[in-house]
Amino acid sequence: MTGTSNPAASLKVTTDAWEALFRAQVAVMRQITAMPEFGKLSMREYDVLFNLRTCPGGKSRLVDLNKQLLISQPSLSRMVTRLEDQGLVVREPDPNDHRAMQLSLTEKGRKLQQEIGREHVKHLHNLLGSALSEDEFHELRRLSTKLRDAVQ
Amino acid sequence: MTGTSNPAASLKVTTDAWEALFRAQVAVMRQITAMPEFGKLSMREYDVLFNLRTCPGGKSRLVDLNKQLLISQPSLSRMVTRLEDQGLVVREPDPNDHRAMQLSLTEKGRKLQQEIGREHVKHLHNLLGSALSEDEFHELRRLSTKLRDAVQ
DNA sequence: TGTTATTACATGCATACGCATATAAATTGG
DNA sequence: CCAATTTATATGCGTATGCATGTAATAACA
Repeated sequence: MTGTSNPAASLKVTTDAWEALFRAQVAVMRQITAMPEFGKLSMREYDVLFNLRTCPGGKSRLVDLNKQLLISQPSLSRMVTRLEDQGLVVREPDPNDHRAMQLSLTEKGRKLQQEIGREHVKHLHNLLGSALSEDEFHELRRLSTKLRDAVQ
Repeated sequence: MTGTSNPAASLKVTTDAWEALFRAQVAVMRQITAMPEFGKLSMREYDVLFNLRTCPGGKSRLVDLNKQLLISQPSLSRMVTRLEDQGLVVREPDPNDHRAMQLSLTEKGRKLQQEIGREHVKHLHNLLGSALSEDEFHELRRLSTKLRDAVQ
């Protein structure tokens, strides 16, 4: 009891859990980065296509997309330019807000996302499928989601 | 049952859990990156100092350190050069293997790591402490560690 | 409604990054 | 014990990144 807020968990338990989650993410991500489906497109670029496919209406403003990613807004802006040059994404002015740009996948972008995605989940399943039991995966998902919701 | 390996969990359960863990990591990392303790040193650079403090004997070869990180070996090599220039890290030839370099913290590096670390855990605790119960943090740690061990 | 502040996106610039490769030392195999 | 292979680190080079800032449009508010 120090007089600050009243968190449920001790400092050590909190930070140890975060440390473990972070290290697990690094370990898995190292394997993922080396997978063959990320030869054409980097993981970060794929993540943009993935987010555009799964966002409501298949359209997203640059700022909103940026909230899902770790890269800066200027970096995302330029990445979108590169994805546009490859014919995977289109920028359209937002009719409701003339400052904003609506991003969406082209048909080619959808195809590529689907193609990479199919390989990706297959390889992920090979890599992780037997690491935890089905119940443990459910619990990991629940806890991760709860953690995410708490910080946003 | 397809004839491939015999993973415990279904494809969807596995990938949904990974997706949730990854998104949680992104959300937390976005907050962390904005914290004031990472004004002098980037999160990636701090992670190098942190790893050098916690590794056995306080010394690590570049390749071994690299395994804990997401950046490439050449990037780490140059980052170490920059940290050396700042007087935070030293490179010493490994007496047992003349190809290798032993990395360790200088006194200044230790001090800075400690200083940033103290702020960092405090802010992390503020951010995450009330997100989960103590038991949930323990379980998140256990599952993350199990996942990590399975892929390494 | 006119002024100020805020928001969304783009661009200049310095730098960090990854890939391919070079160098040098250790290991392996005949 | 020598040649071929592998391992550890460093460097050249093109590119992606972040920070600071610019431009334009919306929002706030007096």
